[in-house]
Amino acid sequence: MCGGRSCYPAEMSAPRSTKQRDVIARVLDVAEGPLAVPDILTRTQAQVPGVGLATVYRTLKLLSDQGSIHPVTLDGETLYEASGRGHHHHFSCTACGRVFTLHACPVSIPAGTVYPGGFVVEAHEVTLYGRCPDCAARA
Amino acid sequence: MCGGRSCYPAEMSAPRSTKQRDVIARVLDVAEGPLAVPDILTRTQAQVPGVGLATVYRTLKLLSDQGSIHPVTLDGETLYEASGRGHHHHFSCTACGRVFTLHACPVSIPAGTVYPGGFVVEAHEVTLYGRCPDCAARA
DNA sequence: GTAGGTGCAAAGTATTTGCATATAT
DNA sequence: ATATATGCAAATACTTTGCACCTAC
Repeated sequence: MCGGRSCYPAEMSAPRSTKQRDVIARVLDVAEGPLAVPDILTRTQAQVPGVGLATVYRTLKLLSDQGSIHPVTLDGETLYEASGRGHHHHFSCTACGRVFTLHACPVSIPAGTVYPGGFVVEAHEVTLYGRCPDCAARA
Repeated sequence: MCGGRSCYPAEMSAPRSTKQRDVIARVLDVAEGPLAVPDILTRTQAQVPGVGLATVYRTLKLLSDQGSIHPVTLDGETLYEASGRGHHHHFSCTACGRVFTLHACPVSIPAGTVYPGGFVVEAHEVTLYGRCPDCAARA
């Protein structure tokens, strides 16, 4: 129907699979939480020595457009994480600065809920701040 | 006790009161929600024609250090809002892009609550996404 | 073989800083 | 009078883009 091996909209071809892309995608897949760009670059370079920063940015944009990852902004820092991990939120440790993924959700707001003033809620995002297990134990 | 008109730590003097600072502080005080820097500049220029962008940034930093305002990062954009408005959250309209302050809080997490995994929660931040009253009415 | 991808370096944004002038105290 | 603040322009930091070479298909 579309001529190629998989169907992409007319005049558009499927992105090619390259070592750089595969590694960057996997780095995010196995990450313990959302990662910053320099961190992604470092982890990628461990497996693909010469990768350039531009490729990381280009790939992050590509993966974001595809929907397989998405950016999270936390305290002014832009982090990226793999999508499709289900509904979750983030915990930012005020002691060590690391960000963790939490699958517990402290909020229950069905889509369509109307807030005082007439705000129709479609989605929510929660960030918790405090001490991560390591830092809490160390305190 | 400290020699000056107000007490500041030794070797530090009180910031001076200037037209620029007063106006920038007031702009944030009367704002309907957190504002982006270009927006702050525009609103300030309406009252102090020649203000420079650098002064806006310097003043935002000063006010932040003083604690009278604080930055909020929302979808990669850095916004500033006056502090001391009590516990509140933000609503970001997915249609018009405006950000509003909401005083309703959908979360109840007493400080010290421990989340699964051992995360000790000290604070939380919530952002709701959806249609603002204007856009909901227009839909 | 060819379209698409990569690395490098140059170009854009956003924010910060240096310096001469202006201003609050 | 003098230290501090301002405005402009240069400097920084982060991200995007142009281009010649390389690689997946």
